Amino acid sequence: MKYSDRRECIFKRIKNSYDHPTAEMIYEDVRKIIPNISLGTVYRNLNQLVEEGYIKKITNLDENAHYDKKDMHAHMRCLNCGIILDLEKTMIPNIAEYVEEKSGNRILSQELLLTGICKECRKKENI
Amino acid sequence: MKYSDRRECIFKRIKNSYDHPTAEMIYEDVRKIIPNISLGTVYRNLNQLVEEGYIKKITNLDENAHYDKKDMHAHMRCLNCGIILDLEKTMIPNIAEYVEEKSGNRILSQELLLTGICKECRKKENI
DNA sequence: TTGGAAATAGTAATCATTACTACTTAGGAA
DNA sequence: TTCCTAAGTAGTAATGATTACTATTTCCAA
Repeated sequence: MKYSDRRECIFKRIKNSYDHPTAEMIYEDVRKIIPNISLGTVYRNLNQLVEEGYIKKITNLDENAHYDKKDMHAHMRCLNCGIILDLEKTMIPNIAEYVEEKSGNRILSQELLLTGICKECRKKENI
Repeated sequence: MKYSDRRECIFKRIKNSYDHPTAEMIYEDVRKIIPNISLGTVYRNLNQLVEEGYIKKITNLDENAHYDKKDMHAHMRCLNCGIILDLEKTMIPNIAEYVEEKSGNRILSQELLLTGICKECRKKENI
C-alpha cells in the first residue's frame, strides 16, 4: 500500500476521536483539511483500512456503516437517550475463550452490540 | 396490527428454518405460495415483525440485511468456509449480567457476531 | 352490512456505496 | 536525478437494496 495523505488524514480522523463516524461525517471533516477530496476516495480508503485491519467497520448501529478504532471493545446503545457508549475490555466477559472451550470453534474476533438503558438515564429518570 | 396471510407466510418462512434469509430470499420462497406477492410487501412486513419484536434483523453478516428467529443466540462466521453458525445460549457466557454488574447500564438485548475458524474446518484442514 | 383503518400490488424514487475514466503521484530502479 | 509504472485521485455515472407512493382491496368492529 502506497503512502497517501488522504488515507493518513482519514485514519487520523477515526483514531483521534471517540465517536463512531459514518463515511459522510469523515468526508465532511477531512474536507476541512483537504477541500477537494472526493467522497469516493473516502470510501475507497475506508475499505482499504478495514481490509488491512487498521480500523473496524460497524454495520449494526443504524442504516449506515460507521467506522471505529481497532481495539477490542463492545458498544452499548441506550434506548432512552440514543447514545452509543464504548464498553472497555474490562467491562465485558472473556467471550472468545469461553466460546472456544464450549464450542470447539476458534474465535479470532468479536463484535458485540448491547442495547438497554445507560447508567446516566437510570439515574436521571429512575429507571 | 391486522391479520394478513402475507405476514403469516413471511413469519413462518423465518420461524420454521435454520438459515438467515435476506428479504430477497424470503420473497422468492413466499412467492412459491403466494405468487403475486410484492417485494415491497415483504419489506413492509419484515419491518413490522422486527418492530413488534417477533423477529430479529441482522445487519453485520454482509452488505445485505438478514432476518432471524427471536430467541437469544450468537452468530459465528467461519473465515475459511464462510458458514454462519448459530451458537446456542449454552455456548456463550452470560454477557448481560456481567456487563450490568460491571458498568451499571441495564442490558435488555444483545447481538454478538464472532469470527474465526469453525470446528469442521479445524478438523479437516488441521488449522 | 358497512365505514374506515390497515394491507396490498405494482411501480417509482431514494440514497449509500461502488464502478469508471482520465489524470496524477509515490517511490523503486537505473 | 530521472524514468517508469503501479497505486492513488477527483469527478461523475451507475448500481441496487430499501423505501415511498397510489389506486385498490381486505379485515373487522360496531
